[in-house]
Amino acid sequence: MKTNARILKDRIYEELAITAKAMGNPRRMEIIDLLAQGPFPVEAIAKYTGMSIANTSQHLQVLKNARLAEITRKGNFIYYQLAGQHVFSAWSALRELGVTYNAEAKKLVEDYQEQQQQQGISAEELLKKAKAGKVVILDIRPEEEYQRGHIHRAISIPLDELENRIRELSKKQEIVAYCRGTLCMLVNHAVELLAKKGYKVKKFDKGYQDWTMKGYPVDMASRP
Amino acid sequence: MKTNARILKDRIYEELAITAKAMGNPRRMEIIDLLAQGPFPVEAIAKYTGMSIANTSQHLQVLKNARLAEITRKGNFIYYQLAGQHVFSAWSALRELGVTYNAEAKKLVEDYQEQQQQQGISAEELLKKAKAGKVVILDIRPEEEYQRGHIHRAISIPLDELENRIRELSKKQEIVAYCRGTLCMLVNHAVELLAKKGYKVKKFDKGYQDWTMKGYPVDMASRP
DNA sequence: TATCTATTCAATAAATTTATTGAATACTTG
DNA sequence: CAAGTATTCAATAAATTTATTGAATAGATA
Repeated sequence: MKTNARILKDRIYEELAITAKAMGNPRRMEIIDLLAQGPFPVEAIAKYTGMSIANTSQHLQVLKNARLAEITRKGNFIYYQLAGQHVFSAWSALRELGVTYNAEAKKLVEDYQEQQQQQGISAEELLKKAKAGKVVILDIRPEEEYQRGHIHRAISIPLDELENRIRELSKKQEIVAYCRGTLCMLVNHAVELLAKKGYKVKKFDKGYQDWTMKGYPVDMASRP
Repeated sequence: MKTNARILKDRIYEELAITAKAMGNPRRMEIIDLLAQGPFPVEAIAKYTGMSIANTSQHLQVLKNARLAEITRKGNFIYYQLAGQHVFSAWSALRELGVTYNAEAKKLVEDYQEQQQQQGISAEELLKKAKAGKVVILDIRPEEEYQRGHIHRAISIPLDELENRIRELSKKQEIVAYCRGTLCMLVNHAVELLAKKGYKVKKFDKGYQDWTMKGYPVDMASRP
């Protein structure tokens, strides 16, 4: 026999668990990781994560129902994005926790970085190269994000267009690619693609977040 | 056919999801909520949450394996506690997220508070009453926590001993009970018990965390 | 050492979650 | 309005998670 208070408590914790439950799945973790870089349509998310469209859609429903993600339509596509800064910070906290306490996870992330064999570059190095004018800075976030603000003089080729627009880049010049921030698995994809095709490319893996935090020069939309 | 990078990624996200998954269950949410107030033995957790001992133990194993909780032995008992401050903050972020975005959860928490019909008191009010010496301040956290530091002049009766030691309190004096912090469901239990027995009791529901944050007077162990 | 007791383990059934398939929707664009 | 396409839904089987039961274990106490 349950007391009134117990029933109410059960329901409270059930509701609270919905949020955590929605994050507690490897596929959805990766989706959130991706969405932390900007809005993407279902198809792109499916391709990136290697899941079927239907499966991806179902996972996205879960995130949407838990109020972690929301949608905006654009032409024929539905773009998914994180519901707000709170989501990003909760997810960061969880991720941080995972990497801090879970030695296995930590090692795997390091292995991955190593396997990619990609040279990272610090914000300071990038700033120096940029000032010397010896580098093409490539913003691989969705166009819209780029419009809102980007590293000074960066050019925009969103990741999903990179393959088609790769000829806009020169193989002679050094390229530094960046995306939003954190551990940014996304920029690895861009760098991998470019390196394979013979471009001289490095990644600025700390991303736009770190850049703005340091107060380094950016170009912003006049009316934000 | 999966690429090497995909396999590695899958494993990374699987590891990262373990943490979130461990939190993504109503029962474990409540356990963490309780452990956020201090260390407790299995039996006490089972009683508080209304679960069987075996079931409680299994949930605790999950938390322990996910590195969210750790144990210390004491006599015949095994005390469970949160693994560190990181766990508390990740859990707070999740909880915050749940209450912020989930209207249903928000309403339920408010309902619960209301149903309890307990008068809350602010840190400022408590300070004023304490200065006037007209109140008994009751710390219901585990003894150890109390030893480490407590509100100035508070007395210690841990929740699990309250029923047996209730006679140490006077029905004539006003009592204000407190525990660690946040939404602190725990203090509600103490207040409920005392009110039922006819004591003049209120709760300081912001808890010790809020108190110290405001720099109000505390008594601390000389060698912390 | 033997006994006691708090906790864990193991087995199982019920419930939930996940991936897959193929069909159904809903929105755009012509 | 029709055709096209991105996304969602529905049904199902496989996998995982949960609660329950009763037995096993490990550490403390006598």
